[in-house]
Amino acid sequence: MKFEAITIKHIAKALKLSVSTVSKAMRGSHEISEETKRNVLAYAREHNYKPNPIAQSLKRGRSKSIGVIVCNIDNNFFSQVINGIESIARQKDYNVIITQSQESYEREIANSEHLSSRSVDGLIISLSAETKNVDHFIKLHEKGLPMVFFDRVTDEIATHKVIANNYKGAYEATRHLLQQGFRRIAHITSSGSLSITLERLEGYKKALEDAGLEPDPDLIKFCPHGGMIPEETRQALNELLQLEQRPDAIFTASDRLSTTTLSLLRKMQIAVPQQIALVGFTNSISADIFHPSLTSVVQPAMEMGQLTTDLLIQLIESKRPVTDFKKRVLDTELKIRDSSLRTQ
Amino acid sequence: MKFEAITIKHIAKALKLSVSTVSKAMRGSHEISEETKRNVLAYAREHNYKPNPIAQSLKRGRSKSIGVIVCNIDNNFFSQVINGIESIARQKDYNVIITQSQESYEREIANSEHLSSRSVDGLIISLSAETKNVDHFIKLHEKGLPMVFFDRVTDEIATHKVIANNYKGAYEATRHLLQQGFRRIAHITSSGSLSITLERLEGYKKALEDAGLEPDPDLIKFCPHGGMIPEETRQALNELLQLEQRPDAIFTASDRLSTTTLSLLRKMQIAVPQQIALVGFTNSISADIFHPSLTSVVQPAMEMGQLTTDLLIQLIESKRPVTDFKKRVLDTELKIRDSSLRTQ
DNA sequence: TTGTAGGCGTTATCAC
DNA sequence: GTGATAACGCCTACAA
Repeated sequence: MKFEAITIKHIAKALKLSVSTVSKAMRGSHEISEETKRNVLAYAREHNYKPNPIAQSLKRGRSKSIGVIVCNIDNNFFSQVINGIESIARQKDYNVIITQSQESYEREIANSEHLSSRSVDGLIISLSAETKNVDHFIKLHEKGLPMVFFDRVTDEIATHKVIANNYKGAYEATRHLLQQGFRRIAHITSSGSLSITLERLEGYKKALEDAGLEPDPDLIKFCPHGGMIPEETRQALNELLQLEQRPDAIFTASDRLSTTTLSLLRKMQIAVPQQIALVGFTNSISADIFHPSLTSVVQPAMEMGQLTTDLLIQLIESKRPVTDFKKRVLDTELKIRDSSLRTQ
Repeated sequence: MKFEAITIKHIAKALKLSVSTVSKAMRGSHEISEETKRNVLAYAREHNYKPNPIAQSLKRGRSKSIGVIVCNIDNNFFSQVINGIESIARQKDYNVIITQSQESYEREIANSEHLSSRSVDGLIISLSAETKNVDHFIKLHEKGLPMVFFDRVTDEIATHKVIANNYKGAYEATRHLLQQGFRRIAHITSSGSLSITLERLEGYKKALEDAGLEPDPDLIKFCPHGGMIPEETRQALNELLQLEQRPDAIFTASDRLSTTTLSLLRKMQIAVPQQIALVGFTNSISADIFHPSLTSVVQPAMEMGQLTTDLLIQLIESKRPVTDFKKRVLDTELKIRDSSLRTQ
C-alpha cells in the first residue's frame, strides 16, 4: 500500500513554474513576486501540500526528531516525564522516539545505537539500573551527538542534566519519619551505581546523623534492578524483617520499590504504619487511595521532562559549540499521608 | 552541532570502488565478487557504517515508522499497550512516534495531520472521548494510509480492529456485584460516543436484565471527557449520591474513572464496600494496594498493543490491497478483591 | 564483476 | 523575478 502525497513538483507543473520558484514562494522569499507567492500558496493550501519532512531531513542533515531512553514507561514518574518531553517537542516541531531499557545495560546500548543510527538529532537519557559504564554514550557524545540526562545521570559526560533534589527529598522524608518518633528506619533503594541512589542515600544518612543516629548498614538494601524484578524487592524486605531488631519504618527510593513494598507488606499482613511505617519516592497518581495512603516524595516530573527537552533543543539548535553546561536541580514535594503517621 | 556519519561514498573512495558496487556488496548481491564483498563488509564494520535511514526512506518512499494516537499515556492501560506496541515495532525495526490527544477532538485532528505529514507508514489509533466524527481518519484512510484501531474503535472505517471483550467484561463485573447481593448498581462511564462506552453499557444492562432488574437511567452517568476532568467525575458521583435511592454499588468503566471515583469516595468518607461497593475497569498495577483493594476488570493491554502492531505492519507490508479485515476481541479478566465484597 | 546515471523531494547557488 | 542545476545518501536499471 502506498500513500501518495503532493510534491513541489506537482505544484510547479500545475502552475507552470519551476520547482525552485515554488520552493522559494512557499518559504515567502523576497525575491518572488507577490502574485506568484499568492498563487503558489493558494494552490498549496487547496491541495493540502505539506513539504516532505524526509526530504527536508536529508537535505538539512537533521531529522527533527529526538530519542528518549528510559527504563520503563509503565510507571507514573516516567510517563509524566515523557508527557513533559512530548509537550515541548511538539511545540518545537520535533518528533519523539521513545525506547525502554527495562533496566538492562544491553538494551540500553542497543537502544542508543539504534537511535543514533536512526539519526535522531539528540538524546534524552535516564540511565538503566544495570549501567555501570557509559562508554557507549561517551562515544556518541564525542562524535557530537547532543544529549541531556535527567534523573539518573552520570558525571562522566559534560552536558546538561536535570534532576530532582534527591538529597533534600530523602532528607525531608527521613526527618519526617524521625519527627514521628521512628528510630529504626530502613532504606530500600535501587542499584548502587545510580546517581539517584547515592543522592537519596546521602540525604537519608544525613537526616539520621542530624538526629544523633548512626546509619546501620543492615538497614540499607539495594535492588540492582530497581524493582523491575519483584523477587529482588521481596528478598530485601524479608531480610529487613528477619533482623533481630526489626525496622519500625522504611523509606523506599523509587516508584516501583514503593508500590511493591507496600503490596508485599500487605500480603504479609504487616500493618502500615502500626507495625512498620512507610515513606516512598513516588509519582503515583493514586498514592492517596493506597492502603494506607502513602506518604510520598513527589518529583516535578512533567517539569523535568519539559526542562530537559528545552535544554536538548537548545543544544541541537545552537550554532556554536556549547561549553557552559548546567545541572538543574528541581525541588521535590513531601506529601504527608497516613503511611508514615505515628499511632499511639 | 553536527553529527557526521560515514556514508557509502566514503567507503567507495577509500576502497577505490564505485558507490553502487559498495551498495550492492553491502546487501550481499550475487553480482559482486566474494573478495570485494569481504573488503567492503570489513571496512564497513570497522568504521561502524550504518546506512542513513533517512536516505533510505526517501528512496523507498517508506519511513519505517508508525504513529500512535492515544488519549494519554500517563495511565496504566495505555502505557501497557504502548509497551506492547514498542516491543513488536522494535522487533520489526519500526520507530514508534507517540502522540496524545488528551481526549480532545482538536488535538486528535492535529496529531493525525502532523503524523501523516511526517510520513509515518501507518497509524495506530484509539479515539478521543470528544471525537464524534472520524472524517479526518477517513480522508487519510482513503488516501491509502494503513491504520489499525484499538480499544476505542469506529465502525466507519474498514480496517483491522483490536478490542477487549468489553461486553463480557462489563457483564461479568456487574454479575459479580449482583451475586454479592447488590441491587442498585450504578454505572459511571466515559463519553457516550465511544465504542467502549456502548459495549460496556450493554454488558452492564444485560447483566441487570438477566437478574430480573430494570436498568435505571438515573444510575447511569456519562463523563464526556472520560475522567480527564476530575470535576466531571465528581459531579457524576454527587448526582448518584443525592438520589433518593442511593446506589449500593458502582461499576466504573475506565482506569481513570475508577481511581478518581475511589479517591472521591474516600474523601467523602464513604466506606467501600460497606456503604458503596466498587468494581472498575482498570489496569492499574497498584489495584491490590488500594484502599480497599479494587476489584478490577483487567484488559490484556500488552497483548492488545502487540496484536495491533502486528496487524498494522502486515497492512503496511502487504503487497496487495487488503480487503479482509478482522476485529480481534480479547478476553478480559475479573480480579475480585475487597471493594466489591458484601459485608454482613 | 564493476561502474554510470538518474531519481526520491527539497533547497541553495548561481545564472538569466 | 524566475529558472536550471547540483547536492543530501541511497538504490537500481542499464551499460561497459
